[in-house]
Amino acid sequence: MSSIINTLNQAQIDSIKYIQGPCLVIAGAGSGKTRVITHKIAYLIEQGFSPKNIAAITFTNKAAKEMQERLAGLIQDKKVLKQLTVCTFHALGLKFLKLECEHLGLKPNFSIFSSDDVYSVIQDILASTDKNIIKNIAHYISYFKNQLYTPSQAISYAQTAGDNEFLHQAANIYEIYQNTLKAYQAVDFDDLIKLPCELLKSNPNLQIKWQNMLRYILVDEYQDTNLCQYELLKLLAGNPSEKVPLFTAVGDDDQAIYAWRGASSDNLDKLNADFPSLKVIKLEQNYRSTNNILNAANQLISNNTKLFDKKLWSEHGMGDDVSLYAMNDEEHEAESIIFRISAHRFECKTDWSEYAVLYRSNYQARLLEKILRRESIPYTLSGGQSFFEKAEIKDICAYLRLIYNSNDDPAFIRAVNTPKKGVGSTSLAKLGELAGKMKCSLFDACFLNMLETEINKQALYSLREFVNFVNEINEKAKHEPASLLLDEMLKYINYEAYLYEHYDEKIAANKWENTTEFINWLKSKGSSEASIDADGVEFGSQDGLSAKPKNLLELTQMIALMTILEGKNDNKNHGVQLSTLHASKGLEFGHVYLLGAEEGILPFNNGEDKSSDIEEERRLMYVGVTRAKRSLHISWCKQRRKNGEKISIEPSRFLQEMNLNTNIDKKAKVNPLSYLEMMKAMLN
DNA sequence: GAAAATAGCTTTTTT
DNA sequence: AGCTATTTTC
Repeated sequence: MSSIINTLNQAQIDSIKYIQGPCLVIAGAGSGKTRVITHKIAYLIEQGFSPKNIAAITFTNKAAKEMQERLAGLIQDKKVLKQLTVCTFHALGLKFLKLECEHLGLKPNFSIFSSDDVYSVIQDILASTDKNIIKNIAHYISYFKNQLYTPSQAISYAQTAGDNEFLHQAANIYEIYQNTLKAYQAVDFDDLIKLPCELLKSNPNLQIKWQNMLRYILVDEYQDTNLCQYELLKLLAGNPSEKVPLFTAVGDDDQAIYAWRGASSDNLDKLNADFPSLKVIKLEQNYRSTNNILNAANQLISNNTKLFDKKLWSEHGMGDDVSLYAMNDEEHEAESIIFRISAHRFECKTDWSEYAVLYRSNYQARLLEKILRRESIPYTLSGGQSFFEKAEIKDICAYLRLIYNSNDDPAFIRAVNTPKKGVGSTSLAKLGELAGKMKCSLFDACFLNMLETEINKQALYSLREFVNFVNEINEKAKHEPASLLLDEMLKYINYEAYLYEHYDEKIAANKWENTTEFINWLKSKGSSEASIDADGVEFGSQDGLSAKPKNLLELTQMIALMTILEGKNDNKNHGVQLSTLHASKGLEFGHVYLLGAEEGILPFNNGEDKSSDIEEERRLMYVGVTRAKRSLHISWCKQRRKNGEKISIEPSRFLQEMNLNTNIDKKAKVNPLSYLEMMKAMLN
């Protein structure tokens, strides 16, 4: 350990060695925050903490995975690694609920509803199809849960909060929504945090049990926590055998860019108030960028009101000036950026993957993609649709969910409709009516005798065959290996034929490929007890806190929390990286091209709609600027096409704030089009 | 009058 | 790229 400590700076060492009480590490961009967390875990173990009692909590699966990999490089003992809890907030909540669900009247086989399921539940409750209304109401219900409001608290909150129609409607259906989820034996993502919170608060014995289990907690990206997550941290971190709660929160208020989805960097401030003995340590040495880049970043962010003052610096010298380009329009901008990347790469013999183009909104990638394709330049588009959002994957998941939990009505509806089984909307409506009357699930309603007089013979026969099949697989899942069942299931639903029937051959082939990939992945996860992956170690403590999913049924629940299929990341680092500013957080690139630095885009402003939070927009720009290691190129367009006509655009106010050496109106020195031709000639 | 083609428009995204 | 509103076409 001491040799490891030698490679760290003083602030990092202080952060690691302070284990006597609550600790807040303000970790600037590129200051080695993951390093601090992983080394601190190693240090805690060295100091006698049992790895079983240490939990590191992240926000994304990706961050959790990275943390696990970094820990595996630091701690050789595989046994120790396995005992650690390294997971997302939601995965921790799921583990908690799986173990303690009996206290909540929830069966262990509860379903986890995705935002789509939530959407359809609200749609049913409102009996409305207005997308805008449903989305707003879903948002407010999520807000209530993050605030830990009961339905009656939500109603009184709505009354004091003025005349927001969506808010009132959301408060009014909140209780119905909760009851609906309960009837489905389902929880939504917010419940994974909120329910453990409520249970711990109301059950002191349980709280002591969990506090003893999680004696030291480390939270990554702490500025992204919402109220509910902070409450959970407080409930778990209080340690009955210690005088003070033991935890380390690592975060950066300057990189808080998720306020719009409930994160509150006020939680940094709250730590100070709630824990008077809080030790605050700032990490200001940056290991990523040159000082020209850091100065621009420091200047920019100094315009925000701040909780913690900090100034990034590095030992990497001044480096190149940050360059600023005023472009004629978006085409000029995109062409110019691609040209400059091509030229730079040609000159410096670098790899395409050293370059990143960052933008505020997804649609801005479209033009870039068009040009990159035209020039046959490899690129990777980050973000986009996740694997689990694809319709074909959701179809398969619907079957799995229904097999797992027959009360899961949204899964029932999806499964019974894809592929169509001769049960039309009229029959389904009758079935739903009956289920409502009898207060049972759609699945159970299929067995009712009354159904026979309600719907036609063919539909009844199909329904009964369908539910019998589901029951059969559920029964078999207890003994038979997952791989056999998955094949049987696919064969029964005849999914491949369905795809080719409903889509163009090319699209169908692609969808089927995704399906088989998913099924194979399930097989590999479900059958063997493979605890060691090709590329990483699975973590989890022996006490069941992080039990490894073994059969098909257990696997089903975990799927809901997963995002991108691991192993699909092979090509992730190939080619020019195109990314939104949000998705770029946590990453770094040799050369960064930040486009669309214009009023209305960055900071974003949607005309008459409530104008965005300028400070958050500034932080977003700050995140983009601090991604760059060697060079940073910012551009803006004087004109942009909107509603078919060109409008004049003002440069972003952030450009002045950065106090760059370059004039904002500086013209691009070259005609990018002719140079592109030249490059092509050179490369051929 | 209904289907098909086309034009226009996107905030940010995780669990 | 994907969704919607509008226009075109038969």
